[in-house]
Amino acid sequence: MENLKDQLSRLVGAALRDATGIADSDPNVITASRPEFGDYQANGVMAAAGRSGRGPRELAEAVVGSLRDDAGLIASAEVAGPGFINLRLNDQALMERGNGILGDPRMLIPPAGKPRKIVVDHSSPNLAKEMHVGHLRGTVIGDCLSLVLERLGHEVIRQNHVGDWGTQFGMLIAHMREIGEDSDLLRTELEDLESFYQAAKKKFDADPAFADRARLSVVKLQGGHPDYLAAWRIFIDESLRHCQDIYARLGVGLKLADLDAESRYNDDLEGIVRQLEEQGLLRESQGARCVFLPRFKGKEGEPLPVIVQKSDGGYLYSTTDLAAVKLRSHDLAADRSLYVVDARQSLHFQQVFAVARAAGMAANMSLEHIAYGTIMGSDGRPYRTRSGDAVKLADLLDEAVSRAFELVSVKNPELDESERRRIADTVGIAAVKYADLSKNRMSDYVFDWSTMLSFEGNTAPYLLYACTRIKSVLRKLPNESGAGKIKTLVLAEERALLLKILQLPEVVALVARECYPNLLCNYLYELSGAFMRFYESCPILKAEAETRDSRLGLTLLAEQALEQGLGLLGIRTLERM
RNA sequence: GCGCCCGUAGCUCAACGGGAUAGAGCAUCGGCCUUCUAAGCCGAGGGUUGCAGGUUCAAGUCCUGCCGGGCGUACCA
Repeated sequence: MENLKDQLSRLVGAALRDATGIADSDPNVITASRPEFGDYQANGVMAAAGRSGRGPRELAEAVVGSLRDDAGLIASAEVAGPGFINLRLNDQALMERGNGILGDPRMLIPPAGKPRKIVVDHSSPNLAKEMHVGHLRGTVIGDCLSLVLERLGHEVIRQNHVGDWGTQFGMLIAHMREIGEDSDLLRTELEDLESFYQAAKKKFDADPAFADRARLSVVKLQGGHPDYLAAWRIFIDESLRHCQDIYARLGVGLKLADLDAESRYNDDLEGIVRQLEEQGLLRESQGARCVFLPRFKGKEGEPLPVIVQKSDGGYLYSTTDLAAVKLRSHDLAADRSLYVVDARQSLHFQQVFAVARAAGMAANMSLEHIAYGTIMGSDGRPYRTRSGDAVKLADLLDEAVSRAFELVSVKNPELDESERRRIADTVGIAAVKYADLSKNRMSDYVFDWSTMLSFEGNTAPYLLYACTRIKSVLRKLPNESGAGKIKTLVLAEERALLLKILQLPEVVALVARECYPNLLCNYLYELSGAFMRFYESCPILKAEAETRDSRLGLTLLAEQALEQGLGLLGIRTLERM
């Protein structure tokens, strides 16, 4: 089913074309900026007036006059201000739409027209170290986008492009070999990847002989020496266990099967360079093999290369990323490839995408860098703890869950401990995810424990609380009364809630297109607010039978919208909290 | 130097590719629990959207120039 905004755009658009004769005039329908203007407003008349040489108000009147609305969706269309058309929807049509969805909740978010195959590259931690708060954004944004695209019927291929092949693994392997690869000591040491890395780094910086062994280890590893590969494997497996543990706690859908490790491309890199050479794109400069593209300029305006092979013969992440582009385009046959990666890598991706296009590596695939801003400390610098290390993601989650546990224990002491633990787990994790997802992904944001772990206002607990209120009502429902159809919208809060619910598919479509999860968060917060106001002002169970059944229908629909919407954020709902 | 991103209430953030009177939360102040969970609801105060121009019916949003911040800018990822 067409969503409300699309349907209105189509209707007003047709009328606008009739009135102006201009084929591509955009009605520019948006949700009303103020409730007194109605439900939606069409802003496109004023722009069209300029193009057709007519007065905007007069044209708006003409558009309203030629509006054909056979389905009876529009209750009123009024010209206002300089040439806005304010649209109010018909209550009956809204209720019919709502009742239709009650019969088939999947229709709340209908599938997109054309299913596509879409790669979503996200999370991509460096396996040399433990995941820290900086990895949260890419992980949860990518997860949300994957869920949204899947929900719309697209085939999503998640790719976790973990860093498992860089020079730092030489250092780690050298350190492992000194501890003893089979020793129990190593096993315990590896339990804290972060301190293991720090220890190796310390030796690397302090001991030149160790540094040499580390460098040699990289060469051995990448050359395929079995002992070094075995040591590497032990470390990688341990690190991956840690990542999967974090994903499981976060409720993020990334699986081991989604791994797209850098090491996977080791054998393809030579071929990538050869291909570029055969295509005449390669040039040697200062001993390195590079692709020069005119749009990229360096410090003094001199040409800036994309280096694909270092002067020592080694390959770089550009080369790996090109190999990945090729795989995604040719082998996976994706239509769209999204890279959910830190904005600081914009230039890198511009370069990789440009080289890939020049080399015809992604002929039928769009390449999109879904950039996100940096997490900053209160000092305005990228986030670090006092000791200079980033906060571990695991520690943030622990803290969130423990604060949630304290709170639920105060709010609901009568629940037994295991249930409070379960609630705390959901609430704490959801709060952290939502704190990140609800911000515009492009802006840098200041990491702050109290914002991150806030449980009031525009937070996940607010949304979850709305759900528990719904579920509590439904639990108390007498057996004989079933889910009623929505029959009346007497109070403004009822109508506002229904309209808000029916707007979910518009938002989901927008998120799929623009890749901004915060739009979905904003919407769900407004939806929850609409439900809270409905709940506070409209008695449900205590209402007289017909009203009660109608409000129950509305409540069920709200439950669906909240549950499905939260599901797209990767947040599970709760029965009570 | 050049490039990208950003500057909105005391703080943290919104504002649906230019729309009408810039909205929330936190914090502050005041009201609402013998009625479906008060992690809630209602209300108050708080703004020259960094500054200055420009474009047009309309600018937080687009253009230009400043000021301030972050990041990037040839062999790390």
